[in-house]
Amino acid sequence: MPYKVKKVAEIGGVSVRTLHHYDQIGLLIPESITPAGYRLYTDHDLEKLQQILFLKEIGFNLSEIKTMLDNPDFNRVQAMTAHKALLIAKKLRLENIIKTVEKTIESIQGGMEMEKSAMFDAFDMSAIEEHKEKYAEEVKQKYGKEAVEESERKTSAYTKKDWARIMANWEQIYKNIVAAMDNGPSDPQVQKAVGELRQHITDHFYNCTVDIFRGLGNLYVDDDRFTANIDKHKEGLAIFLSEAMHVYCDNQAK
Amino acid sequence: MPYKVKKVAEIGGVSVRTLHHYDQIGLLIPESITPAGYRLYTDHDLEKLQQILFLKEIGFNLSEIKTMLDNPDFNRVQAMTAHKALLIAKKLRLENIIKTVEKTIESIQGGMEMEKSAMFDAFDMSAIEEHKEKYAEEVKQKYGKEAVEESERKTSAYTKKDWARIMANWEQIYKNIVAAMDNGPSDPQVQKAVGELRQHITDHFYNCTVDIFRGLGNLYVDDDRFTANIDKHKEGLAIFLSEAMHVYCDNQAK
DNA sequence: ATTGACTCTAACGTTACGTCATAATTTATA
DNA sequence: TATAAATTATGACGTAACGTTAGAGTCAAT
Repeated sequence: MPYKVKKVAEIGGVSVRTLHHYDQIGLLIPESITPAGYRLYTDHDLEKLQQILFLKEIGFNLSEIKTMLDNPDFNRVQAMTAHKALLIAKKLRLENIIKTVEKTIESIQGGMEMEKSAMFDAFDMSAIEEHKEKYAEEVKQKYGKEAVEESERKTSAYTKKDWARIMANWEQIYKNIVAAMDNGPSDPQVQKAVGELRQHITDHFYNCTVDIFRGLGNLYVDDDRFTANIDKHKEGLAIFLSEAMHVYCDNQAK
Repeated sequence: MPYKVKKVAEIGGVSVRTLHHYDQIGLLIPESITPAGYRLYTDHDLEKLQQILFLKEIGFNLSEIKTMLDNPDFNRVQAMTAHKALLIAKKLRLENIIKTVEKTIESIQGGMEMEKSAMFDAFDMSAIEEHKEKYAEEVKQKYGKEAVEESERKTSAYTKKDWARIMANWEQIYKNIVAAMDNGPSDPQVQKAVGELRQHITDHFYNCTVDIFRGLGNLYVDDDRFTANIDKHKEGLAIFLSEAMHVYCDNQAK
């Protein structure tokens, strides 16, 4: 009762490609091959696969695993002990990094309080709960559920992917504005994009009222950091955008 | 006072290749280029490099760093918070793995006691302190000194590299024996290699007395795991080696 | 003008597979 | 049984962040 790749892949919870790879590097060579070249695995091969997956799970790389499985002489206790030392070192390093990140967060927040505008704070009062479940799902798959449950209790935020998407949207809005820039700040296309910008901010950060939006428009020309960033998309965009935002806000006020 | 690559590399503690790479992916583009194509960095570039290295240190990848530095709008607090959650998840996963490794060590040791031979135990009573400093040095470079000092207190063992070397030596000895196999177990070349085998074990594992060595020879044919492993080098090597070891021990006893 | 130190680009190597693309084979259906 | 559908095979490129040659041009000093 030999198994073919797909069966083995299902049982082991790995991909067929993985089995091909393990065959290629000589880590798990099927006990026989059909005339047509199909790989046939035995129960013994399955057991070996389990061992491989276990060792991989606890952090050994494939060549280390190969060495261990190829040499029964190999001293597993020593290998495990050495490996454990590495893991502990990694863990301690992570702990230090976490502390650093915490300090960094504090210093950014501290710095922001010293900054001039409440606008910056607004960025941080954003609704971070929204995508929480999605985020949790991702991390759970990567690091196991206990890890996530624990970390859920300690912190929460957007996924990095969420962030990438949000920033990409933002970029797109800017591009749309640049595309219609020659038509002037009052141009319908420009005004539409400006409306989208406000909506984008409302969707992802905080309730962007007309007043706040107007203030943001001022910031785009008053704060060098904003100006420099926006002008990267197009020279003079910051000023143009600021004007367009004022036009927009005036229209909304009516 | 512009700096050329080497200078920047020295100041930043990175390689020239790294700077080339950062230039390539648009992460750190030197402010100017000479007619000959030489990269010229300013003090401002140096500052940016420091930021990059900091963010890298705390675990962001280069594309994330690029996004953060390209967008002053980017909400660093949220990014850091999201990142922190990841780090915590990783840490917890590591802690679980460490526990698993500990359990595995115990179960191996427990299992060994139930095994038939004290010979296996001997493999574990080896002198593990020997290469400690070298090992510590490596890990220290990778994970920082505090981490190592902590882990030093908790465990110690051979480096993985040490292990690879030791196993490679072992393989070589086997090969030498296989090469002279046709001359019979008493052949001087074979006997020389057998002596090296004993020395190798003494050097790296435990004081391999003649009696123990003789017992090991028996094990090579009595224990299937050993037999199968040794025969992988050459069909019949286990039996041959066992005989050769007996010849060797008889000669030593004289 | 030559040497040595420095610089450049180009391109392969690393880890553990994912992801096509193309072709052959086996199994299931009509 | 002929054809379709499922499965399998072998390449070969892509990923992250550079390390490492390799071959060639540039700059400063002798």
